[in-house]
Amino acid sequence: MEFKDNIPIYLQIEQYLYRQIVQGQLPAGTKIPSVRRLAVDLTVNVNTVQRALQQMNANGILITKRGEGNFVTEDEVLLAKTKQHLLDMELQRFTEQMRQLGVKRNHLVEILTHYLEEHIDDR
Amino acid sequence: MEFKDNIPIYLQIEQYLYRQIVQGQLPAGTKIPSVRRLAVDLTVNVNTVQRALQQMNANGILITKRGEGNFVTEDEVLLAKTKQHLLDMELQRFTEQMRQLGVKRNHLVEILTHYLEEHIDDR
Amino acid sequence: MEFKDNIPIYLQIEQYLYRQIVQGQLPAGTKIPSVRRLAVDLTVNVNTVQRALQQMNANGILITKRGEGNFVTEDEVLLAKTKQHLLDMELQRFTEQMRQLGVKRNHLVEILTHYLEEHIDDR
Amino acid sequence: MEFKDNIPIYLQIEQYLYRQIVQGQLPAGTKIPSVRRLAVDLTVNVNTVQRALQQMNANGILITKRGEGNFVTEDEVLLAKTKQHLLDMELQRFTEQMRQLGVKRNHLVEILTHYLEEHIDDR
DNA sequence: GTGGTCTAGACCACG
DNA sequence: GTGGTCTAGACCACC
Repeated sequence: MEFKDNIPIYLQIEQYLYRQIVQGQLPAGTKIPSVRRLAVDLTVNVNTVQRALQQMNANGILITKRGEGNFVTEDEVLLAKTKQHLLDMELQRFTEQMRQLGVKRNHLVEILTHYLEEHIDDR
Repeated sequence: MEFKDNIPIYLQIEQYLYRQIVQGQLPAGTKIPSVRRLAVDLTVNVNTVQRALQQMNANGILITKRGEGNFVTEDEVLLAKTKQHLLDMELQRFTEQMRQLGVKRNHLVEILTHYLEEHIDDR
Repeated sequence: MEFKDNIPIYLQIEQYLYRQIVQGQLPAGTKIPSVRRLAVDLTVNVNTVQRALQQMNANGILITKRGEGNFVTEDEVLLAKTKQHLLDMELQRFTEQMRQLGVKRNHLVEILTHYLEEHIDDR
Repeated sequence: MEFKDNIPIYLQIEQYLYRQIVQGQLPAGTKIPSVRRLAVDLTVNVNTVQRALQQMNANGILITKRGEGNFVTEDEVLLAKTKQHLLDMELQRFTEQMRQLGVKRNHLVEILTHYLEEHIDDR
């Protein structure tokens, strides 16, 4: 995994884990790798991983069991809400940015379609 | 104008001016307000404004004339390119984020349409 | 280190570091002194050093690792290119200036040789 | 005539006139165009031209005759000295820069020759 | 008046 | 401890 330079690494890790969970690669109830394991895998400092997990813990998306590790919450409702929230954030940001760039609402879909056609090979 | 806390102010100013130019509120060749004027209007330090302009100057979108001020480039091609680039950046970001959230490409338009309908009142 | 008065200090620092890197005194991958350290050594303000490094960072010749420091890129190709570019810049400037002073191309080498002989003691 | 952005215009004008004189396009004793004329031709401010001439005047290379205009000095010795000085400045700068870039003295001619061959078409 | 540079000092984010 | 940002205030160069 590679990190962009202008965004804090811990945020990128957090985001990365969110994606994994939301997509189901880390299903509800799963134990996620240990902090040290993640730190090694991602070649970052342990503190950095800690900080990422800490915040997800506060949000309730991760449950820490002392001596056992971190687990994805089994609260399916929360998971669904989280996913929806992430989607909405992106949609809101996107529409807002496009608006600021002078794109009319009724052109949005058109532009998106056009873009998708042009980049049809991108995964 | 208000600034978000997690993004450097100078970047937000830069973005703000880019928007203004791309939308045509600052047409090609226009003199933009002096650094000191902008600093007062935006209630930030002169240096912070400088830094924003400096980058745009390096990109050629602004032309600095010594002792006169900063002017929007008259290179219409560059302006068009810049606009397209800004649009593409957002589109790329959007589609990439949605992909990471597990949204299939052929669902993208559908989701966007749905979102727009739900938030029909937003300007 | 002393600075000339008519050239911005940050540019002179940049140039100084470029020289160091190109000559191999700061080999690829090396950690360069911290901004604060450099500021003290060169008896200039921290911001001034920052500004110099910032540009080199943008050019890819320096890599900034958050909380760790600045490192010379390990991209040997880029380093070679940079060196060649610096050389070419000087050669171009030199030949152009001599041309403007009315020196014919086929006299250039002759004049240079003559100059070198006259100043044979200069290091 | 076009001006580089990072060098004061008045210096570029001064340099330009020096070149003209040294190359003989403005021979000893010639009246140079009036300040206003130059300002129009070069599309710069009158003050800027003044400043350039003023310095050349102080150096004795230009003679101001009140009510008549500015003339190139007729002091051929001074002219020759000036030319030599300009040449030496460039040679010194060039050799010094190359030295800082790690080029050995005995490689200088070789590199220059090589460069000239590569750019054989440049005027 | 315009932009450009520099300083001193502060606070924050990161690892 | 590292780099990044921001401020307030100063001085300079240019037109």
